[in-house]
Amino acid sequence: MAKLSRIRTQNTENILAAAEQEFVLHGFKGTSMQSIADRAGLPKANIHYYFGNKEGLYRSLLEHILEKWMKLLDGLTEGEPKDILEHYIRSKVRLSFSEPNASKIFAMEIIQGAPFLKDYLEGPLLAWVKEKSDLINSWIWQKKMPEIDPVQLIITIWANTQHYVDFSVQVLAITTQTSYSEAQQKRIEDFVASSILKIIGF
Amino acid sequence: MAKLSRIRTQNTENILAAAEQEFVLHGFKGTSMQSIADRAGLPKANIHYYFGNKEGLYRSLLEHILEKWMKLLDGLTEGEPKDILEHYIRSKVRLSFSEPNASKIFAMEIIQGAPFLKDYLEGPLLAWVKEKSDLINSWIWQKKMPEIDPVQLIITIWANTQHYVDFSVQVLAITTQTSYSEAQQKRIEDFVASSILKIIGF
DNA sequence: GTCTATATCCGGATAGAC
DNA sequence: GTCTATCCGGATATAGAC
Repeated sequence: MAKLSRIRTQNTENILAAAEQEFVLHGFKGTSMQSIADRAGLPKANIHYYFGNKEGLYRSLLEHILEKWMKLLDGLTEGEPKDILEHYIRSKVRLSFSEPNASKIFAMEIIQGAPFLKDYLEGPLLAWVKEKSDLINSWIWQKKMPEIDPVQLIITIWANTQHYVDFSVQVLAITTQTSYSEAQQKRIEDFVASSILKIIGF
Repeated sequence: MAKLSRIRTQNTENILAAAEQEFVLHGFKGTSMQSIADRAGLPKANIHYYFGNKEGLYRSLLEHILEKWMKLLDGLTEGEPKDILEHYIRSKVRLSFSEPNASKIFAMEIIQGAPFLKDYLEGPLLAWVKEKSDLINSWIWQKKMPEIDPVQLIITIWANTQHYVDFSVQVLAITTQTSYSEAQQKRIEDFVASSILKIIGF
């Protein structure tokens, strides 16, 4: 039982990894179960055995992605406003760079109208934004930071932290590069962090 | 002949409009010629008659979109740096709001690796970026504006001007709205423009 | 649990009548 | 130029042997 479930875990991980690659390249409808199976090195029927159908696989993948995202969203409460915000911004840039496919799949979902993630946006995400907005507003009242619309701030952080990864092909093209070096990633992280701190007025 | 070509123009316009809607919702592979035909109110065969095949239709649509984009890119040469940049930022926000589907299709193309637009990114767009970078650098040398990496600046402008439209579902969800009012669009335009001017240090 | 073979359907494309 | 009917490859999904 323990061994079987380890095989099961291993297989589902492999399938999810393969699915991530394919869904990024071709979108939900454009991706075939066969191509995922080929990439995972398994017969197509096995994927149906594990995930039922294509939608089930895709939903599992999205949940997998959201888990990583939400974990990051939690860890920002302690310390001075400036430090907390800067830490959040830098963490977000680093997470995007370490999980580019996850970031892109999420982005495509949203752009296409969030057919599978509407509930998430209007539920957990909205709740998180409200909570953090209250926190930021309390900092403003306490004169711990300049006045700014908290929701606008959050949107700005998301826009700037995700852009380099989601639109990497465009960014790399206009900087005549083929991939982001470690140094380049650090430079982007610094630029994004300092830009947003300037917007806030720190 | 004149009348026939008017019908032809009318039909191609209808088809492109219908295609834009469908490609936004389902991506290139996920969109069926049948769904486009249904939306345009024509038999499927007519679309093949006008555009040859699915790729031809999609490429025509992309060209259609790029034309609008490039026109905007041209008009920024006259005046003071601050005014020129602010005008560009505001125009870009407005264009995005007026052509949300075009913006989203372009975004999805890039996120998926620009399979159809690689040449555009590495050709005309790169050339434009180089030209504008030189211009911005000359302003900096002349002490007409603070020091900043011109390419980083351009990337920042694109990230912030497009985000509200491309990720509209997310933005609207966390602001508990269903669509952007005129007033809201103006407010976003102001916020984005002032944010970027702050980053530059004007 | 795993894989082969297959049923069923849908999409792109075209032939050919009008 | 327009539309109906059709071909055919490919996709999802499953039945059933192992």
